[in-house]
Amino acid sequence: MTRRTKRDVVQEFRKSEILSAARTVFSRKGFHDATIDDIAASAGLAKGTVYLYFKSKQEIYLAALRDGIEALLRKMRADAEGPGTARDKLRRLIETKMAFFDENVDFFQIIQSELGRLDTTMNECRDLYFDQTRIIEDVLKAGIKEGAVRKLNTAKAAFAVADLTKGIVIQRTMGWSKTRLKGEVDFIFNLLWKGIST
Amino acid sequence: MTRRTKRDVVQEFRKSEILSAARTVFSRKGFHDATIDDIAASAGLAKGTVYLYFKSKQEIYLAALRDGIEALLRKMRADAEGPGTARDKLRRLIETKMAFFDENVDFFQIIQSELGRLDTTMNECRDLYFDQTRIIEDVLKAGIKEGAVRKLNTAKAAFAVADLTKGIVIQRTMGWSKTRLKGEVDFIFNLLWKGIST
Amino acid sequence: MTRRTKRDVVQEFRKSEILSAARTVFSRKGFHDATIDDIAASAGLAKGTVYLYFKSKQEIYLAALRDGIEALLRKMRADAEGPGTARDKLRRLIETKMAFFDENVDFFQIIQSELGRLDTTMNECRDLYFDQTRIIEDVLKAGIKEGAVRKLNTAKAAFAVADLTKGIVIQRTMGWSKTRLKGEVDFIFNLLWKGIST
Amino acid sequence: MTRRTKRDVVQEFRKSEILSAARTVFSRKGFHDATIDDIAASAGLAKGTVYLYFKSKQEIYLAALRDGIEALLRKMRADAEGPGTARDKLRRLIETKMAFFDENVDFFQIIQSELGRLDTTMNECRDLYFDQTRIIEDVLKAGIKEGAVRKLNTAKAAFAVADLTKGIVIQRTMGWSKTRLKGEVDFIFNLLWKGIST
DNA sequence: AATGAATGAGAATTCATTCAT
DNA sequence: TATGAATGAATTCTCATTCAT
Repeated sequence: MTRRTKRDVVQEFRKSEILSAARTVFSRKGFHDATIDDIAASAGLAKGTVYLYFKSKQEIYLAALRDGIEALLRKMRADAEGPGTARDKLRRLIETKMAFFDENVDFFQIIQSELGRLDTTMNECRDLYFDQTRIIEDVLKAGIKEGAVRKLNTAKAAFAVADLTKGIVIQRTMGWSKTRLKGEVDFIFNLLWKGIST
Repeated sequence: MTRRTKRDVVQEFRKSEILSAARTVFSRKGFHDATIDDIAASAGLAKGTVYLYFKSKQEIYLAALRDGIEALLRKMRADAEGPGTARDKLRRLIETKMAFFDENVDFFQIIQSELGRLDTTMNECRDLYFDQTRIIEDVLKAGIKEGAVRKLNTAKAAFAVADLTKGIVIQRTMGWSKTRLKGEVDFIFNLLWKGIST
Repeated sequence: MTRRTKRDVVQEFRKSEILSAARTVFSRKGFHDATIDDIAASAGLAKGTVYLYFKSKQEIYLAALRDGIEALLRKMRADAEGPGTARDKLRRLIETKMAFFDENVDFFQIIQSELGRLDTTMNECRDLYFDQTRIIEDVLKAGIKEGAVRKLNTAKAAFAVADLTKGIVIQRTMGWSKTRLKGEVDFIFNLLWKGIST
Repeated sequence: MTRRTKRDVVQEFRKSEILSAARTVFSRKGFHDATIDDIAASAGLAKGTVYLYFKSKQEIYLAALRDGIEALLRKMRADAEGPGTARDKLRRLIETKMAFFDENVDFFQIIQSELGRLDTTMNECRDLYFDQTRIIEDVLKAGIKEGAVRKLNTAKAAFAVADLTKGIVIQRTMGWSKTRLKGEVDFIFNLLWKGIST
């Protein structure tokens, strides 16, 4: 078993500090307009220091993305594996995703602005993105077994769920919609459930 | 009435040629990685010439966006004002948008990658984006009057329609879904209509 | 036949201007301490302009080297193919080489300082270096046929000629020896000829 | 008489360890591409520790050079002061120098690549370099007294000896000549002796 | 003494923009 | 109008050196 030395802990801490700063800067300026200097300053460090923890701007970017996506996936998996009917789970998934982005607006902006240009280095992120729809799909399949969901193309339906949720997130992120989260979830879930239930 | 001189016509023509080239290049490389040289070469012009028609790279970019959005809006308005029930119109709107992006993949990529970071200069584009949902909303309102659509928050529902459509477009743009367009439209419209009809 | 347009001529001219400046700077500071800014300034250009003519610092460096070596080789070949006995030719080769470096001190410094680290990109330069000794060797072989030169390992002897000449060049380059060129040539040729003649 | 405290001894030892590591690294990468980290790692120390023993990278470099040159000079002086005729001594000097560099290839590479650019800080190294030719010159003068060497400019001749030897060393260092050391010495000494003997 | 984290000056390279032809 | 050579600001990344522990 590898014991984490004090140094490891500090390293880890610095890294997460930098990533946090990076997330803020990237979300505000996008990948290209964000400079390492921006990130360093935002983290209260000198430029060179950032390079002690990350090999390149790309690496910081990817790490920031990966971190966020993984955190979201963890939460969604917990929802899907939790108790309740498929209906309950579906609702919870939507809630979770929205709440997550409500609290991580900057992270969402990053995802949003770069999904369009997933070059090779970004592939792992795309995979993680797909994982998300797969979680939803599994819940839908369970719903069909339960008889609560009508027989439909679960893959397509899963995307629909993800897209609708994302749409709301965009509106909230952009500040176009300020209503309570619960109202949004109600509306969208209602629409969806009518659309997919038996 | 201002008569368009021959010069104006030529100007207009050159501009649209450059924009067309720009759209291709921007969609392939994104705003930052696209160089003026790329665009000029793609338009068969010298770098300096581009600056005779546009003040800056930004301006080209915005013009390219505006152009595309306006073309889409024109088509969607035509749909909304055409004949048929709200149901027919809604279906047609979805079809139109998907077909449009199917034929203008590059343009979609541009929108997609930059909508997340609408700084002040981009505001006019956001407005155009909103227009789109307003068109949908009007159709939904008509549907309610017809009694075909249940009473619901039409603004939110309009966004839902737009988001679902966009989701499909993304999948197609990324090459994740290769099926015939009609199948996609059927699926999504079906889901939606079940969700919003009385 | 490719006709050189005026543009080609200008291009060629600029390139040679930059190379000339580069040679001066490189010889004074060495590859690493020379900055592109130095070279540009020395050529009376802006930094960016240099990059219109050369892809990288490396490329400038290699071009400067190649240029010089080729010029020297051309002169030496002319000597070797000129009239006279092997003895005459050998003397002339030495004279030529020394005179060449007397006039191209900076170039010599470059060669001198980098022969030690011929990485892959430098290989062509090494080849050119070898060509030089081969020219000498051919003259020596002719000398043996004439009966003027004793039978010896011509390859090794050629290197000896080259090394002795280079040694003198170093002394002159460093300013350690200020005497007339002719005296140096006399001394060294005398020594050599005694060493290799029958 | 200053007594060397134990501390002094340790200091001296560490310094020489670092210099040894430095020599290896410098010869492999050259002055600029060698990093203090490289040297420290190669010496099994932390970067900061190196600075306890040397003020700067420059200083390490110079010390490494000086060390090597002094070692060579010591050996050559021993040769010159040893028994035998001038002829014997001259041969031995050549042998010694070649053997020394055969065993210290890395050190030779350093000298080779930097002698071309002796700026002020390097001056002391140049002096050491000159000492070498002076040793040879003294032997030549003795040879003249013995009547074995013809009357000639001993300074120039000494440089010739040094240059020829260096030439061979280069070829061996570069791996262009793999034959036994003795053969090389024979050839060059033979040539030289014919050139300078009465 | 020893460490290695932090610093920031410095260098290569790119490219939007200008301007003389 | 059209051109494309010239410019130089801006950016990423490296590494010698310092300094708190």
